[in-house]
Amino acid sequence: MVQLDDLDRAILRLLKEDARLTISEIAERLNRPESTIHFRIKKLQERSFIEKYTIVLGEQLRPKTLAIVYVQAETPIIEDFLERYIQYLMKTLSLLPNVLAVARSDKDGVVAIIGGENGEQINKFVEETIQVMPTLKRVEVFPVNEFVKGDSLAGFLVSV
Amino acid sequence: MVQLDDLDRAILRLLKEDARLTISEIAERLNRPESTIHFRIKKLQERSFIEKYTIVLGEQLRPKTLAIVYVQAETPIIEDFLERYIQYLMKTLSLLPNVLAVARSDKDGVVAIIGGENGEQINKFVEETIQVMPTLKRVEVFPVNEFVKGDSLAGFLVSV
DNA sequence: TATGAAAGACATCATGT
DNA sequence: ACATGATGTCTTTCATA
Repeated sequence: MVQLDDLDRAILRLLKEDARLTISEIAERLNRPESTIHFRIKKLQERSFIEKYTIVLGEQLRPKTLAIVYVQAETPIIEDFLERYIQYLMKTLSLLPNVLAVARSDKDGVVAIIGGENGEQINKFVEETIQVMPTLKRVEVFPVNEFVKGDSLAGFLVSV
Repeated sequence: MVQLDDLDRAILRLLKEDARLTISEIAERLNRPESTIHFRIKKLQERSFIEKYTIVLGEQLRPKTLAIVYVQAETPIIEDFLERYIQYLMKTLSLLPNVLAVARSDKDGVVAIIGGENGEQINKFVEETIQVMPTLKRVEVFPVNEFVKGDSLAGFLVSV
């Protein structure tokens, strides 16, 4: 169950930058034989250190604005109800194409990353889709403007 | 300035699922000649609809827990100070490897996605790294537990 | 822009050090 | 872990429609 050495890490870093690098190019940059690189990548895939190869979509295909939304439900008398309510809320959100990510936050909360044309559209979406739900204790919307790190997050999450 | 047709979209969807699909495989699945697929992909790249090819790292390499942190600064007398303070805060956070993403949130706020071994470690990080900063009006931490959509976000953002 | 065919580049695998 | 070579597959280019 041991981990990665420097060569593995170097390969992963290169592939992260550009997953279309050929084995020969990687071999050249890292001064190793192609067969070694080939072998390492095969192992990295087998051991699921590389989960998948994918593309990041360009700005034209991404929502222009993002927001992070936190929703907290009232804690009801019957605990089981809370569980089912949260599950329903998450499921509902996850089916919407402008909802890029949805996750649970503790027992009684949900966080989501929402995309839209602009801040107003997102606010409207939150008002019309989320605020209308019953028994919510708290709904917070944090606009996401310029990224300093992790830009391209939207290009990774958005669907076509 | 118009955009993608159905074929383009179909190609993008396939590549998003698995960017290592060969042109021949894509051609076969979509019942088009290889040269057409090749041509389309070339165009998609040239026009930056495909921004990059990358890998998603597996669970073993991802932080086990995530949290979303929102930080709001006090609005000072001198506006220019706020600007520089926010910039400094974002820059500082973005240099830390357990900070997966950082973005501005309106004039006076910052949102970040933080990774850690567990919730306590993240809380400790927030207390020791963020709460200690001066002139903060508000700091909120939202734990991120199970994803319903957009899982693999961490595997995309994390660095090796 | 779409296609078919041909040339060249590449990954893959087996074998041996 | 590394080298080499054989094989089949894939990409890329180009001529044509």
